[in-house]
Formats: sequence, structure tokens, C-alpha cells
Amino acid sequence: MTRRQEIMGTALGLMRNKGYLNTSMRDIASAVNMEAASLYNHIKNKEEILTNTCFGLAEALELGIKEVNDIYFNAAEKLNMAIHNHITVITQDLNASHLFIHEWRHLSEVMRKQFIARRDSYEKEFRDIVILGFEEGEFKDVDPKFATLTILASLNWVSEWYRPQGEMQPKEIAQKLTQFILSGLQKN
Amino acid sequence: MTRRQEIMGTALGLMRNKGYLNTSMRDIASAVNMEAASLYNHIKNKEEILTNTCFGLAEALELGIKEVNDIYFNAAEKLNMAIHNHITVITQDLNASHLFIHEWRHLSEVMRKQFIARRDSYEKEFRDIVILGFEEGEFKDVDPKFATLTILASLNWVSEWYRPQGEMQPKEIAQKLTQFILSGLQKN
DNA sequence: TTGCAAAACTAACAAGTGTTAGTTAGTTTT
DNA sequence: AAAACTAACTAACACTTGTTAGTTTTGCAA
Repeated sequence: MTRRQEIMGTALGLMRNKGYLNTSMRDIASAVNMEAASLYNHIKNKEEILTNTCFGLAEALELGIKEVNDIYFNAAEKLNMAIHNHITVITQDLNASHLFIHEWRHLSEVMRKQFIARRDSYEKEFRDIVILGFEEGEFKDVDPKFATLTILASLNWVSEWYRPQGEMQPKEIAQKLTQFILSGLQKN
Repeated sequence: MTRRQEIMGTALGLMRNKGYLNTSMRDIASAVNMEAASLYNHIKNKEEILTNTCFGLAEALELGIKEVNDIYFNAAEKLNMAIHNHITVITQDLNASHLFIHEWRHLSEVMRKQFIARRDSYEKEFRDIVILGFEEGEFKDVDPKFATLTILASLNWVSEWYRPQGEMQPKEIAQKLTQFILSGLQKN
């Protein structure tokens, strides 16, 4: 592992616990046993940590959902795979996910706008699956935007309670979420 | 409206947009046309804003769910009313809700522990409804903790996209959420 | 009109912020 | 052996932070 990766990883951990703004360069430095100024030999500046992380995850999610849309055919199948992809990416690095989900607000204005655009387009791909399901006659006539937001909220929240050492593993989580989202809580 | 209320309200608005840490006392002051030092004639300190808000909402939510558990009988009904209560409280003041959901992390350690305890107990009351539904034979045999977290995530996310001027009003949102949570997306 | 409390002000403090400049020791490349 | 690069350092800058002390202004009741 390069020194840069070590710094990045440590920084993400701190930022997950204390928040991006509340984590100072000196905090990061002392966590990797160096002086704050020395960090700048490895990273451009503080914002690079946030930018890299947010856009890295955005890319991973986009890649996944594009693949899903290319390979699978019907909406239920697509939704299932999209959920699996989302959960897989999100649970991969919980620290990074926290930044991606909560701290993107602190990106500089230019970056923030770009980020929001990519988030919106990802959301749209999800929404299109819901719409497809309705067109197929398989899904109920729900407000697609409302449904999509509700689904994504549940998915993202997983990063808040998931523990790699816990009993539920990503695949099982994704499977249960899919089942919950498709058929709900109540018996027929 | 007292000056104190004006300061509180303005502060919440700023904190919702920029985050708690990123909102300085000088930001708040200039938004209400005074000097930072003058704020201290009306509020104790910065943290009081956060503490007041977080515990205020916690109380409102607790009160509501206690009432629901007293009045209603079966799980589906209870869940419906609990969701209505949650959405009503959350949509009442979006700025406050944002602090309650996201910024409680920045409470001082003592307050944070108290807050988490109350949050957990609220979560438990929700979870008990899910368990009751299973015992009644009305709900599926899901992991109650998993289901509760998923439900609450969807509910809380409403504060992120709800707009008072929008077309969906709190009652309708709550009703659709209940329907979604109980019976899901897929047709039978 | 006076007296007084509420609410504003100015000035300052001590601590912390991200970042830059300049330097140095050790290693690698030419 | 000379030159260049890497990665650490110390010191400092310019600025922002929450908060306090002390003072002045304001508006209302007597």
C-alpha cells in the first residue's frame, strides 16, 4: 500500500467518525504519524479526498447499473440486480460510502453541481426500471419518482448499520431488500 | 415572534443549507442583522441550537408513537398511524428535521449519548409494531430489526425531498408510504 | 423626565484552520 | 560524482472560530 493510499484510507475513517469539516489536516497527519504539511507531498489538498471519494463511488454505481440495463430484460430482474449492485458497492467501503452519501454537500460549488448531475442521472436509471415494470404490467401504478426515492433511501441506509463482521452479508441484505421492496411486509 | 425564535429559525435555515459546523455564529448574526456577540443575549451558545432542536423533535416523535400505541389495536393500523405521525412531525419543520436526522453527531458527548438512547427507544417502539404484526399472523416472518431500519430510512428521507409547495402533502405521502411498506411494488 | 432593564454594540482573546515556503536527509537516476 | 527526486520536517501566514468583558443605545414604565 502506498503512502497516499494509507493517508486516504485513514482520512476516510476519521471523516466517517467526526465528519468532513470536523476532521482537520492535523488530525489526519497525526493519525499517520506525520506533520500536516507533509500530507501535501501525497495529496493535492483536503478537498481532493472528498472529490476522489465521491466521484469514485459515483462511477462504480453508474458502471454497475449500466451493466444491469444491458444484460437483463424484465423489470423485476433488473431491479433485483440493480439493488445487488448498489449494496455491493456501498458495503465495499463504509467510510467512503458515508462521504458519498452525506458529505458531498461540502464539495466546492463546481464539483457539487457535477456530482448532483451524476447522482440525478443514476437516480433516473433506477426510475426507468420502475417505469418499465409498470409498462410491463408487473408493477403497480405508483409515482415512479416517489418509489425510486423511497427505494434508494432504504439502500443507502444500509451503509449506516451494516457491519462486515455482523451476521448479514451483502448478498443476503440485497436479497431481503429486493423481496421487501417488491412484495412488502404484509401477507396476502 | 420573539427575537430568540427569529434567531433560532434563521440559524436552522442556515444549518440546513450549509451544515451545522459550517454555519458560524457570525453567519447567523448577519442573517438577522446583528453582531455575533449580541446573539448571546438571546441564546446560551451555539450548541443550544442543536440540542434544543434534536431533543425537541425526539420528544414530538415519542409523544406521537406513545399515543398510537395507546389508542390503536392491531399492527397494520398501528403502523399506519405511526407512519402518519412520523411524517407529520418530520415535514412540520424541514430545517429542524435535517438537524435531527443528520447533525446530532455534533452534540457534545454527554448529550449525544442521551440522544442516541432516545432514538433507540423510539426505534424499539416501531420494531415492536412489526413484531406484533408477525405474532398476529398478519406480517411476514422478516427480521424485525432489518425491517424497522429500512422503514425508518424511507420515512426520514422524506425530509430530503419534501417541499411544502409541492403537489404531495404529508397525509398523502404517509398514506402512500404505508401502502408501499405493507404491500410493495409488485402486483400479485 | 428619569430610571432601568433589555438588547445591541466594540474589542479582544485564545485556539484552531488549510495551506505555503523553505529546508533537509536519503535515495535514485544520469 | 553530479543532479534530480522523494518525503519528511519546521515555521509561519492569514484567516476564522466560539465566546467573553465591558460599554453604549434603546424603549418602555413610573
